[in-house]
Amino acid sequence: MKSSNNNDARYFSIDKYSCSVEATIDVIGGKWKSVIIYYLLDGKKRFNELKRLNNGITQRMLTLQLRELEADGIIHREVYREVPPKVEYSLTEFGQELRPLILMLKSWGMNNTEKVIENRSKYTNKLK
Amino acid sequence: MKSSNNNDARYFSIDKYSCSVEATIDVIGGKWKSVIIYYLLDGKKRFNELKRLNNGITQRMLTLQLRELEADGIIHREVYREVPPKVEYSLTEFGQELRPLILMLKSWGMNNTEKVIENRSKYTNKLK
DNA sequence: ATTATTAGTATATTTATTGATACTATAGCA
DNA sequence: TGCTATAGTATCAATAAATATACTAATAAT
Repeated sequence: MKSSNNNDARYFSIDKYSCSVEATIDVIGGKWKSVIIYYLLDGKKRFNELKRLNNGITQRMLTLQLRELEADGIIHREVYREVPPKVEYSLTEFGQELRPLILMLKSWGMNNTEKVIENRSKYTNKLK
Repeated sequence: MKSSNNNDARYFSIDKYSCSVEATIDVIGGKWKSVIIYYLLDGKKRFNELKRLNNGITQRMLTLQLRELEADGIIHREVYREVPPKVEYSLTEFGQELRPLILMLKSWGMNNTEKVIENRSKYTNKLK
């Protein structure tokens, strides 16, 4: 889940995992990646389209996250040599294999967020 | 995915999500949570047991993550008033609902980590 | 001539996460 | 008497993630 631009560090770190759950989290974890992948499930998107969809993400963060996903082979970056620039991002075949996982993240969230909010507020009150 | 000890902040932040994928990530994301939940899938565990299983986690981090999972209603904390102290952590019924998701994280990692490592090293070489 | 647009990069700064180390209480054991 | 074990807490330092802001090039529209 590093957002460094030192790809060597990422490369050497992934195989030190003791549990493969960690490896998956390294690929889709962090604040933005799984949401970016979610929006790419229904087809290619341009940079600013993704920026609008991921409410509040900065250009810098979006660029960093997209580069990491690209490095991992999850997304493809297609550059059109036009002015103004046009770059399209899409899931690779490998990235498509994340579909069931991302959809499960989505549906768990839809079904259980209310309950989590409720639990958190109870816990907070108990502490008082 | 905050690890602050300001529970109000967590409470107020979760419902600002534009996509429910974000909400799920907030519950199971971060470096340790999903792995902790994974180890709890096969039954209750004591604090130091979890510490040994989560290779390299510090006591402080383990405590913080467990408290957040408890606040969200994912795990139950059972304190035995003994000396030396004994505390057992287990999944709640609500936490059990994460089982399919965690198992999918596990299997995706098992099936695809090799490929990710390969992709990362190719990408790194391409940059040179 | 000015302004808007796109997909970024560069730089600096703030905030969050993670880690290292030392410390606690009390019972049991040698 | 001193050592071990457990489940932490407290404090401080280091690292990583996230944000804010300004900047770029080239064209097309106003």
